[in-house]
Amino acid sequence: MGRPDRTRRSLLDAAVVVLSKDSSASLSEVATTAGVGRTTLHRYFPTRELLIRALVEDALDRVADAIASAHPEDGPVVDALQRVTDTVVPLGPSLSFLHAEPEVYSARDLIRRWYEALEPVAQAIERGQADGSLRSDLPVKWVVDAYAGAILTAWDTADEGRIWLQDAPRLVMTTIVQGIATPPTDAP
Amino acid sequence: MGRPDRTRRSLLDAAVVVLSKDSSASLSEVATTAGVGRTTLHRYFPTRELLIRALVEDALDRVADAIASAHPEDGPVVDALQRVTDTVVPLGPSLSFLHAEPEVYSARDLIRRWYEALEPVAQAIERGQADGSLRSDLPVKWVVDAYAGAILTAWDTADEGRIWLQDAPRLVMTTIVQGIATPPTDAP
DNA sequence: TCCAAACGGAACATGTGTGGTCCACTATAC
DNA sequence: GTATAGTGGACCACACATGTTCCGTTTGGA
Repeated sequence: MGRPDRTRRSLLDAAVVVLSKDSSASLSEVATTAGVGRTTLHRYFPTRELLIRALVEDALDRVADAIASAHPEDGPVVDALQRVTDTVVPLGPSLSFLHAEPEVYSARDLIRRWYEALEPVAQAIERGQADGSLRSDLPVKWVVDAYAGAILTAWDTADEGRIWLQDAPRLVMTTIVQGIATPPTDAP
Repeated sequence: MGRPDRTRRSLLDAAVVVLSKDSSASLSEVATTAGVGRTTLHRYFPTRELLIRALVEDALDRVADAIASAHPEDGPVVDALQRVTDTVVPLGPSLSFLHAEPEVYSARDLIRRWYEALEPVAQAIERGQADGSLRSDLPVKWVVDAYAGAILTAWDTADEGRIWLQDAPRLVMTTIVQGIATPPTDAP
C-alpha cells in the first residue's frame, strides 16, 4: 500500500470523525484532522460532494462485507439474522455520520445501493417466510426496513448513552424477532 | 388570529415544505414560498437557527398533542400503543424534514424535549411491564426508542414508496408488539 | 544517490448566504 | 379618514467555504 492509498485512507477516516461531529464542518478541518494540506485533499477529492460520496461508498462496502461474512444464507434464518446483527452492530460508530448527511437521503443511486447491500438480508427473510420460521403476513420490504431501522435505532440510542452498544445485538434481535409483548405461554 | 399570527404560520408551513425538499435551501426561498418578503421573515425569525428551532418546537408540540389525545394512560397497554400509533403515524409527511436538519441531532435541549414528548409512552410501557402484558427483560428506554424508531422507519419506508402510509400503523404494531417470527402455537 | 511523484503553503477569485438598515407602501383598527 | 402596525423592496457589508493555480519542498523507489 503506497503513500497515495494511505493518504486517501487518512482523509476518509478523518472525514468520518469530523463530519460525525459536525456535518457542516469545512474541508480545511477535515484536511487538518487528516494531517494533510487542504490542497492534497482537493487532489484526492476535487469537490466536497465527491468526498461525501466516497465516504458513503466506503461505508456501504464495509456493511456489505460484514453482511456477507455473516453468511445469512446458511442455517436457520433466526440464527442467520443473529449473526448478521452481531457483525453489523459493531460498525455503528464509523457509520453514524450517515444520519446527518443530506446527500445520503437525496441521492437516489446511493439509496438504491443501500438496498442492494441489504439484499442478502432480504433473501434470508424471504427464506424464513417460506420455511415458516418468520410470519408471512408482513411484506418482506417492510421487514427488511424494520430490521435495518432497529439497528440504526440501536446505534443512535447507544450514542445517546441510553443503552450500551454491547447489549445492542441482543436487544435488537429480541425486539425484532419476538416483539415487546409477553410471549403467550405454550401450555398452562 | 391576527395578521402576525397568520404570517408566522405561513412562514413555518413554507419552511417545512421547502426544507423537506432541500435542507440547505436559502431563506429567500422560504420567504418566497410563504408569499412574504425576506425582510418579514427576518422580523419573525432573526436568524436561520431560530427559524429551525421554531420549526422543531412546532413539530414537537404536534407530536406531544397527538400522543396526549390518544390517552396512552388508559386501558390495556397494547391498545393504548395502538391508539398512539394511529394518531402519530399520520403526522409523518409534516415531520419528515426533521431527518435532514443537523440541528435536531446536535442541540442537546431539543433531544431532551423529544424524549420529554415521549414520556407518556414511556410510562405506558412501564405500566405494561408492571402488569405483565409487556416483557420485562428489555430496558424501558430501549423499548421506547425501538417503538419510536419503528414509526420513523415507517415514515421513511412509506416515503420511499415501499409501503403505503395507511398500512404503516398495522405494520408497526405487529412488528413491535409480536415480532417478525412465527408465534409459537399455544397448544398442539 | 538521484529523480519523479507526492505534498503543503500561500494567494487568489468567486459565489453565496446571511443579517441589517432605510424608506415607501398598504391594510387594519379606531 | 387618519393613525399605526405590518410589510416588502433595494441596498449594503460581512463572513466564509470552495475550488484553483503556482511553486518550492519532501519523500520514497529505482
